[in-house]
Amino acid sequence: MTEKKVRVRFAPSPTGGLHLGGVRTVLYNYLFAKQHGGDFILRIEDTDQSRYVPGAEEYIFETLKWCGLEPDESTQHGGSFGPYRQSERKESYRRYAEELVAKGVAYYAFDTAEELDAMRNRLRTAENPSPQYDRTVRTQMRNSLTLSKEEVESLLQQGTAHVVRIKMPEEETVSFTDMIRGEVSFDTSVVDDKVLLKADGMPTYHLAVVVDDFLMQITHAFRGEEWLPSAPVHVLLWRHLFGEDKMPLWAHLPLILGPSGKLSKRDGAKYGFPVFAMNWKDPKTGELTEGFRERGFLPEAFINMLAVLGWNDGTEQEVFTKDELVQKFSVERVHSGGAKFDFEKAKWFNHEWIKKLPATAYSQKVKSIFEEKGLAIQDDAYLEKILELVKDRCTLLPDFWEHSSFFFRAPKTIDFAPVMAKWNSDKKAFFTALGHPLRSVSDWKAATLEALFKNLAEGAGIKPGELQLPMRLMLVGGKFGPPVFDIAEILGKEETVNRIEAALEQLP
RNA sequence: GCCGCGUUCGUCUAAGGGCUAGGACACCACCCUUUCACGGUGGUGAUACGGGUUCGAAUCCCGUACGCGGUACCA
Repeated sequence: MTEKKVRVRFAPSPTGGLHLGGVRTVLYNYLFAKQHGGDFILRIEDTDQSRYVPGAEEYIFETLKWCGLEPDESTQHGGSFGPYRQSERKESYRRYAEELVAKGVAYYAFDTAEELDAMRNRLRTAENPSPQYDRTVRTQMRNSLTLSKEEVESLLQQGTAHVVRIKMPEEETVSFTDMIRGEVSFDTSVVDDKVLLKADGMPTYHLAVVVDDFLMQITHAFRGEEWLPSAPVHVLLWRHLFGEDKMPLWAHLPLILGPSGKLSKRDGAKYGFPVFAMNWKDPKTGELTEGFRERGFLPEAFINMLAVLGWNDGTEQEVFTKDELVQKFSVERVHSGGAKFDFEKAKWFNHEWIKKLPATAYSQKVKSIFEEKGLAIQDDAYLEKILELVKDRCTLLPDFWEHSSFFFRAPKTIDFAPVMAKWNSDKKAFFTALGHPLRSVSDWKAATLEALFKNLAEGAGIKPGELQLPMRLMLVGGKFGPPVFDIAEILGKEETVNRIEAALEQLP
């Protein structure tokens, strides 16, 4: 049995940032391709020139790079099925549109935008709020179905602006098998005559996706559920152009929902969570949409979270590496219902990955966060040792600041409130006297310090526990952080003693 | 309106004729820790509704409701 090599594609239009759903589509494409030893292609769908946004294409590539989901073929990676940007393939679509007209399954339409508006206004009723250009309406419009052959010839000769529309069959059931939903059917009488080729000579998505998937030999096509209603158009185009048997296997992915409906940028701003993979600044409006990367997510956690939003491997495992996902992913196990995005769970995944990965995996990112806050890090090894010690307490990368900046700078202000109620002269005396024995410790290790501290406390007749919290406050400034003697060990003898002495001056 | 796709704890989901409906996030309690976490134990909490089919239904069929998507010379 000879299997065709698996080839999948992700085909975004460069109109802005890439959101969760987009990245998940990329992920599933990637996982499927890699699992089958196939190729993952990135094709830029920029057939609507009016919506083109500068920078969006670069943004997409940077996102894929950050996520570790790099294409095998694209405008940037090359490949032998180019060009990978549809605007550069413009010339190749016209002949397919003409072929469809010649076969009688598509036609020229000369209606202007005004005429279409007029038609919709005329037909719009409460019962039918969105009149379609369908089998009934097409008999009343200016197209090659209603005009005489001579008139059409003449209009074409004069270069009259026109589009090519598909002629949907009167009454026919078009069905296909979706990898996730099984058999899906549509009655062609309720699907409109979609435009295939626009007046500017560019194809619409409908024509372009079919032609390019054929030319690029795509075997499996993943896309969002919002495309399901236009699937019959695509099936028909495949049938007339290349044969339905050549059509890729479709998988319509469930949508990722926000708190109210389809997830949007607005939801992010409103509820305070990122929606895009990385920060995106709209070049026209200047509006900034926050990204998961800048919020402090690890790419490992980001794709893990996305992978299990609508998919599971049938076991109770939830944390997966990319390699495990490549191995275990299966389209059949993708849930068919939409999934509401839960930011709390997303944070949990990040926390898991921060704990799981060695600090070296993200120390450079933390370092730049620190540097932005004005703290220069000289010693990477020292930084990593600290990150390793506090990582259990950090959910997002910026949390490391709160949990470890005190290792680098003595606290500016100390909140003594938690100990003031029980503070007394005996305790003050204990700490005042503590400097000397500490200075003479030769083996500056947490365990040694703890033993010494407890001995001294007992000698002074005070419970060690009563003294640990004040000690912590003096060293870190608040009620948080790793075990206090671990902190002292890392801080070193000089700094530890200095902080105790400085703090004592603020206490009665 | 019409068409399509959906519907199990608040959220993500498991269980595809036989179960005390399982797990995870979140939440609560307790343990560990004289900080905060991590970790551990336990708890609250779901099959939208109505009909069938069947000895038996979350699971199959029909209907209703609800949700989402589509209904552009946008993708």
